Amino acid sequence: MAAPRLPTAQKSGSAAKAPRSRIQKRNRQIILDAALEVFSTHGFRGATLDQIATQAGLSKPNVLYYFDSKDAIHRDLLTRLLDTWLDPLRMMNPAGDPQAEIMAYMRRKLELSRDFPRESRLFANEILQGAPRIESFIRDDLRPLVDDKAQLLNEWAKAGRIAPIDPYHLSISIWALTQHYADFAAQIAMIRGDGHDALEGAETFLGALYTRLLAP
Amino acid sequence: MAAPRLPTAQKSGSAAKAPRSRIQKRNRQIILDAALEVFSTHGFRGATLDQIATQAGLSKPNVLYYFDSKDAIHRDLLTRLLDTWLDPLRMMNPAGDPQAEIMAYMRRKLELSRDFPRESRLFANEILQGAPRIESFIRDDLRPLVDDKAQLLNEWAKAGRIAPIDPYHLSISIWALTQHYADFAAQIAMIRGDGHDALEGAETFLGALYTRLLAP
DNA sequence: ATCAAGTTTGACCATCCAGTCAAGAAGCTT
DNA sequence: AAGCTTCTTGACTGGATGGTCAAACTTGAT
Repeated sequence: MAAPRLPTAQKSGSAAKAPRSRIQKRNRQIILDAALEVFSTHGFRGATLDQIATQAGLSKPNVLYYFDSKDAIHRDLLTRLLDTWLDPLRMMNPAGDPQAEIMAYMRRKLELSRDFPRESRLFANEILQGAPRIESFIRDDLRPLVDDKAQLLNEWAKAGRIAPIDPYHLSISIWALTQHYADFAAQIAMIRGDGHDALEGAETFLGALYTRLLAP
Repeated sequence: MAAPRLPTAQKSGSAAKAPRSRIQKRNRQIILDAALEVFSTHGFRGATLDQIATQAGLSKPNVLYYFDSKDAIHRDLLTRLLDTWLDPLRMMNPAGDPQAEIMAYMRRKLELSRDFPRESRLFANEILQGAPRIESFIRDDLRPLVDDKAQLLNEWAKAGRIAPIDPYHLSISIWALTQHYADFAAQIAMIRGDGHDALEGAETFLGALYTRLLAP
């Protein structure tokens, strides 16, 4: 029940109301939590303010007292999410050991899937819809970062420190595999039996997979 | 523009209206095509009959002349999809060469992502929502098939013909990687530059990945 | 050409939904 | 306790949405 929470990521530029009182802080958090639950399973259009209000244990007008609109709640959630989503890739260290760095990146992404599955599904929903709200994030933030790390991977490959593989597909494969455990958790749970955790054995498997793939 | 179409998959049990006239056949197909487009990007609740009607170039009442309800259209699409979705796994041949069979399975899944990306996103949307409409399919059809093939993979591993890996995670990895190219196409396109096809180089990469993973 | 069956649609309805508002309840400060 | 601010909500509105219906239009067989 006690889901971990993303850091608040107070963006200086955005017009976020700073929570003044204790009640403000508490209720805004409750609403974001409820909204995350609803948006991540039904998508933006499929979610209703009534659902969010009910989930939050508040009345609908009360929800709109804390946020200007349904859209504002959604934007807030996305803003917090996106920053966190880049961290694992940012942390990849050019000076480190190539294989260890890539494995650590994979492991950090898997941790995000484990700890923030709802955020992962929120992101997935957004991309499925054609990424209309986060296009600028992908072009302006994610892409340059990926390009940068792709260059790094190419250098590592050229130096013979990892196998010569397409760095973009390598990144994509890590996103695909780690996200899948969160986004398709419902399917995995039904197939592996309800007693099992979807992520059981995932790290071992992915460890073996990338060890074999990266070996020069 | 000429998107390939799934086989009609006339389920004997379901209460599907058999198209009588040429017009019936044509318009039902147009509607399904339009609905696939809309449902796959917005999800069930996010899609509207007006959107579907506009996309189909028909009036809303006319759409409802061919299908009983929004739900009926959605059910019809899912039914056609699910049957096709199992085929690649069904085709895995116990008598064949293990590595070749698994590679062929991966390649067939990748072809589905290439040829039916909208169907892939429809499926993804369904799972994201917790798979409420296809739970019985997963439990009664997919799961037994996966269990069966998992046993086969275990036998192959025990015989030393492939590396000893968890067969469930192997299957999950193939689903994750192939689906991702369809479901996250928007993101991939933005990162790889709009000139590139999302699937460019995917087969080569996945070929290398599974060759290295499976080698005994 | 005629007629019955199949097809199409404008007008309509009930419900849902995001968002408003004014008035009341609860906190906070003195 | 008074008085001010913050919080909460019942009642409401305008527009969207799934679905209906009867009347009109096509189509095809004779």
